[in-house]
Amino acid sequence: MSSSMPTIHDVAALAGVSPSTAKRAIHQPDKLAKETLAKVLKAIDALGYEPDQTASALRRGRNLSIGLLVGDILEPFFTSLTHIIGQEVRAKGYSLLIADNQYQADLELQNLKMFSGHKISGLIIRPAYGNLNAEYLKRLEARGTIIIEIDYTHDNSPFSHILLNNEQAVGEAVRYLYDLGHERIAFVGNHHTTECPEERHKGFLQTVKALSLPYENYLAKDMSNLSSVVEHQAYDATIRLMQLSQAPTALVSISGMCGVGVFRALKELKLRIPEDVSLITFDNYPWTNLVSPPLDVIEQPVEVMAKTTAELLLSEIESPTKAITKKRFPAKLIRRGSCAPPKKS
Amino acid sequence: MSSSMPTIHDVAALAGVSPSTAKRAIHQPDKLAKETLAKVLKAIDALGYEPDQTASALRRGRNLSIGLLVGDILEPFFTSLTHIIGQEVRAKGYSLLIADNQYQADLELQNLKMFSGHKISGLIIRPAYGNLNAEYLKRLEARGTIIIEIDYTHDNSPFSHILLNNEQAVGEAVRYLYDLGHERIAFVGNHHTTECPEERHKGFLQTVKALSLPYENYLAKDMSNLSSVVEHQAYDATIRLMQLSQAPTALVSISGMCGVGVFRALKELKLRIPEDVSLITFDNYPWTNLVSPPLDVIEQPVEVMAKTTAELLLSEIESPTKAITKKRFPAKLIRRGSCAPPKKS
DNA sequence: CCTCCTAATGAACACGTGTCCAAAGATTCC
DNA sequence: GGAATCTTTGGACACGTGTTCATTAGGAGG
Repeated sequence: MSSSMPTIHDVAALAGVSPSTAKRAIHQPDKLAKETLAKVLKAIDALGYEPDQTASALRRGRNLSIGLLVGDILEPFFTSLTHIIGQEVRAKGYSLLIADNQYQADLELQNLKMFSGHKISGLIIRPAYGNLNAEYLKRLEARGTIIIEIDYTHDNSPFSHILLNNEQAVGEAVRYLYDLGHERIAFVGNHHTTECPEERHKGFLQTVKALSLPYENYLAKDMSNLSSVVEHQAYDATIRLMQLSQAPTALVSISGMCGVGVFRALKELKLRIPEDVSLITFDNYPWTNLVSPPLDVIEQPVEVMAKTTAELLLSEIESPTKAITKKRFPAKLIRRGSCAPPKKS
Repeated sequence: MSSSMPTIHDVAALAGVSPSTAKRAIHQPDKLAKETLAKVLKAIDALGYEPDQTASALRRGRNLSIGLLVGDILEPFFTSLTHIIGQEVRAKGYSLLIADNQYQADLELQNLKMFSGHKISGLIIRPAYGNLNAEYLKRLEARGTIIIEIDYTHDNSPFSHILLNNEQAVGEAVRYLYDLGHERIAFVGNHHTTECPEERHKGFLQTVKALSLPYENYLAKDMSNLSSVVEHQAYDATIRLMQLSQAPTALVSISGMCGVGVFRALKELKLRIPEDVSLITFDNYPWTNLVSPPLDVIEQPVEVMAKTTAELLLSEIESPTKAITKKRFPAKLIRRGSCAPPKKS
């Protein structure tokens, strides 16, 4: 029932040339006599011939596709990344394999094995917490796969990465609130001290300590890193924080998804922003500008980061230098009115 | 520099058996003597052997991957779809190739060719407007690729599809507004009468005509189907509609992305919802519940639709029946307070 | 002991491409 | 005019797997 696709042999037969010559029409057209080239191209068009990527990949030793392993496709930051990276790599003839690791090493390993089996040319990965797959990734790289980390990295990672300047971003946000007069500033996001250091968390601690602000009670310690429930966790954490006798006067939300939960909680508690509590959140998502009041956000330069990542990957694939590139992009603090001086009590 | 991966030959050598026997440990373990099986499995584990999907795909004639071609990855509806479908197919050992067609046939064809070159086992596609790639899709199907359409279909399409009951959904929304007393109800979304019939548009026209409501001036005729700008177009269209001398008293927004533009426009015009104008939009996205007032929405059962699609695809891949399955899912109208009787003028 | 069947293993081939080498014809150079 | 070089084309092989066929050993039945 299932008919088969024309191969280069069919093209060659129709054009009256040898398979080798027909292949050259695709890979080295300038090596052919112009009338021969024309004949072959005509045959290709007539048959609707498309090169078989599975055979090509086998012979070449790698697939013309790149793997994108994000934390969570549902997080708009990663969605934008996927969108832009997809455009860039497709423009160069590569396909995009996608999966998410939910920030967990075991899921990550499963997907890495899948990608590896397909012999992807390059891998863009948001590493899971913990560093359990380091060896596997090194084997992958030793085999020739180009690897770039995004959004997160482990200490002493041997791979290139494109990251936000997370500590600067959080530090700036905290100082902004401090300058407005806040002293009880809470951090809503994954809390990891030892097993999985989070830069945003580190940046927060550094800054509050430098400013001699209290912080121990204002960390959302009850949050894990399971992305699918992070919005609910942020909601719960916010409810708890705001019911403290010495409740925080300002909240820093550590991701776009967290922000949704925080805002929902504040709304439910009927706390006014910024009169009762100030709020600033990561990621300039459209909704942050639609609610009342519009939210102050820490914007990541997603487009630039995505394009830089794709370009770096593709250039390294096509002419490997084996150089390690580590880049940091600055965040931009956008003020819209959700932060104000704390009310005098 | 680039070391190579162990093959089944390496496994066989280490285990002291022939390659054929080693392969059987993977495909037909019960055909092996139990001590032989143990030896091979041990060797597989020791070498970290993974089957080469590129060779497997070539020999088998198809790749263990499925292509997902959505309209626009940035539209949360498709993002959710991608998330769920990805989980389902990966659980069965398939990888997910992803791309979007921006609702345009030429981009669609490019991506279809890419997918086709990779010899995907199945294709889930949100078809572009126009029906220009019908032949190509038929060829793909004739070659053995299972095809399922989602979210949209052309008349007389020969493929299975999983769709929303669009006409019912829009009709219900319009009647809901009508029952509240609205007579000037506007439709904000792609407007296509002849070249690309849109069911939501058709549903709107049917209902307003049945109710003898005016509609000619209340169609956002200036909107095209380029997804990347749809939010701005919806914004512009809303501004224009609301400045009519006989402005609409209620707006129906046809997609989640449109909804953002519509809401932004109303906010900018300082029109109160629902006092000055009622609003209902497609897709129950989180932000619709965060703004003031929370928006009435037409919710699509994304999870169920995605799971159904994936299951149908996988079952058809593994045991083809060549049967055509066409399913419609009902939308759910969620009332939150953004629709109210029109003010008396 | 011989035959027949099953269980267990091995060998050979094809999938379609990319790459390397060979061959033949045309052209240049001294 | 002959040798050397370039241009153009063809042939052979390998990539690692899945499949099909062949081979050997062992057990059951008479």
